[in-house]
Amino acid sequence: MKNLPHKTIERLSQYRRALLLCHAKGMTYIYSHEIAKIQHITAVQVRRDIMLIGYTGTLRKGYNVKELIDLIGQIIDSEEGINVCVVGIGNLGRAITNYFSGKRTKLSIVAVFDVDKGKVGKKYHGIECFDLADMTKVIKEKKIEIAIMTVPGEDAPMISEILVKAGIIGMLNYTPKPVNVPKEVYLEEYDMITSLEKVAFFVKTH
Amino acid sequence: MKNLPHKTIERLSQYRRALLLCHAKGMTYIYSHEIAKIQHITAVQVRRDIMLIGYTGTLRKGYNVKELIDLIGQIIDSEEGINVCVVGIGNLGRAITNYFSGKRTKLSIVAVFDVDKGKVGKKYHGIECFDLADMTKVIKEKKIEIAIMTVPGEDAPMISEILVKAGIIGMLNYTPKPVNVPKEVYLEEYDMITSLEKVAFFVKTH
DNA sequence: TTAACATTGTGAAATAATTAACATTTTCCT
DNA sequence: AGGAAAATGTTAATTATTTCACAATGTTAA
Repeated sequence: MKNLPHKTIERLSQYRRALLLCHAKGMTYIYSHEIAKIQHITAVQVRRDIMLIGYTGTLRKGYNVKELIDLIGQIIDSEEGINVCVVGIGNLGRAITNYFSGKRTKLSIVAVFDVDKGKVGKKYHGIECFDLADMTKVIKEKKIEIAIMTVPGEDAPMISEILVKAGIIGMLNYTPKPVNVPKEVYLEEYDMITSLEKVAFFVKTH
Repeated sequence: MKNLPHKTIERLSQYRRALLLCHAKGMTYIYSHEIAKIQHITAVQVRRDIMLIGYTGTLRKGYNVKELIDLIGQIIDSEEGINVCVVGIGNLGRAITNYFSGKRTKLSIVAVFDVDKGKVGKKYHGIECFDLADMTKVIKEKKIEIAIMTVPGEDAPMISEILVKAGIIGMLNYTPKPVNVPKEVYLEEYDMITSLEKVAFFVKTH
């Protein structure tokens, strides 16, 4: 199940979330066009994605919600679970920590870091805040593999370097500043200003 | 300058941000491979994007930083500026409002909304918080065209409906719940959990 | 002056992602 | 029983995006 397209992976994650809601509501089967409607994409795309992961629905009944949830889990989750940290516990860091608290996912935020001594030692949604200076040590102790950076842009390059040296293998960069990491580290960057400017552009051109 | 690819628009926004930093540092010319390095993409891609907007660099000197900044502005900004609102002033809403305060952009956040009466009337980074119940009125009065949704997922569909009726033409949905809007409204959705799950997946498969 | 080099600009090729088209199968209705 | 309708699964076509390859042309150095 190696060569799934990036876009398919993103959609699978979204399908699962939608399916979990459906499951909670007691639905047992769902049609491709129903999933498509929720995600505002086409039913063909849904079927193709599901085909790629090797699942087969029932003709005229659709897909078994529970089975599909479990299969997507097998594909995208890692069996043992992965430990994650949030670096920078400002508004965005708190929003993310919040988002994850109480989620049934294989991804656990197990530490947050900040330079602000006033924050160190406090808990954020049940997760302890450590001093940025101890980051390397804590990452190793807690076997953290993924870092989410929510620090001010100007600090991003320096912090990303520390994270890489500490052994992080995946990074999600929410600062407005692109960072460089060695190719063994998987990096995903997202910048809100870009998204907003994009919306503004496409609004303008209808 | 209509048919620019979506991806090109995103990159232009990012180039501009990088260029503004370079300009602030006093650089007057920049090579395609320097821009590429910052964004960790290829130099060809940079040149092609710049080609698409019709700008021409100087051989052996590269691109004039100031001219390129201005041209990108002409392409992606709208001349008059666009008013934006943030709906839901929790951690994420505050992070975004914060991000934008004091930026030189043509996009201005001119109102934030929340249901919480304790927040209504207060200012967030200089922007007044209005009652969600008055949203339609305020959007019309302040000629707001784009909305950023940072409310809890379960409220998203209802609020998006109100926004559309109030005349919003662009929407950025940061809730984990996909919403449906008529096709005249440009919608961009982003979900942090999906991004993190994607990182986790690609970390696993090296 | 001339050769080597570095850089842009771009058509063409390659790759990635989406959509169309349709065969197949089950269910439902008459 | 038989035909119409509604789904899935999948190949092929299309569209979007990226990369390759290289011509053109200033610049530098010998």
